[in-house]
Amino acid sequence: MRIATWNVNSVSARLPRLLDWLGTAEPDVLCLQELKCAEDAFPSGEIGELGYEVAAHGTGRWNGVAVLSRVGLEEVRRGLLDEPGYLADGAMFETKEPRAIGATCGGIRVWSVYVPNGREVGHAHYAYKLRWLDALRATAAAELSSPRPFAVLGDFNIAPTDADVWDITAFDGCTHVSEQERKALTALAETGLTEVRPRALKYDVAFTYWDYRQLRFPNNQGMRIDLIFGNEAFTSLVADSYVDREARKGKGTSDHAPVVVDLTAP
DNA sequence: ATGTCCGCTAAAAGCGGA
Repeated sequence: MRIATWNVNSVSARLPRLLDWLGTAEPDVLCLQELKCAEDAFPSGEIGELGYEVAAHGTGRWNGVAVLSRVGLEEVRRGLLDEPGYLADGAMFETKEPRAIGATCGGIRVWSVYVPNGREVGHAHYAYKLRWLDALRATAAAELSSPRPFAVLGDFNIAPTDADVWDITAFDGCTHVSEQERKALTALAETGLTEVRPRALKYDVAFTYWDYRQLRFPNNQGMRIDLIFGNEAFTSLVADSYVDREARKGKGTSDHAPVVVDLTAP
């Protein structure tokens, strides 16, 4: 079974590339992030023609996540357990955002997640990011009582190690590499999850994101922030994993590349 | 070589967000 995750940066803008990639990579399950469209505006017709069922969680302009599956789509759950919203400075209420959706596909439990960016260390959005990650940890912990294969896939907006950014000296004091963010990843892993590390198809590090600006992709100045964490029942099935950097080439691309994981049949 | 791109708006140029 082939499972993948991809931050598409607008499913509408990316639809031609997405349909093309589905046709060539042929994932059985695809977790999407940054839909930037409402649930009822999701292009499930075109995607359905390729044999995929769709569960989407989106509200419009920002965020939005989905699971596509051609091996069944059950037990869909939108949002985390006790998921926090974003409490902006001076705001009276939190705003909930569509950043997580869970589903069971062919016996595998998957979560597609889009972790808050954080903006700057110390920003209200950074506090939100850490609270949100704790809710993700609690949600994973609650579901891990089941022995079935389980994985969290998505855009974590965190580089697990200094080697996962193109130049750590360019990230001094920045989000994505801070100790608190990395501790949140460790806490998530301590629920019983191990990171699946993809192969790089070119260069040494399997970056998954390159900013559109400043020729970051041609210069391979990227970050590895799209991650996959699985329990033992999941990771023991892993036959291969890689980042499809070809999908980042050319016109009309996302700023992220898909991460693919191939499982042997359970 | 893509020297950003996306979606939204008391809208068609400027803005927030990434």
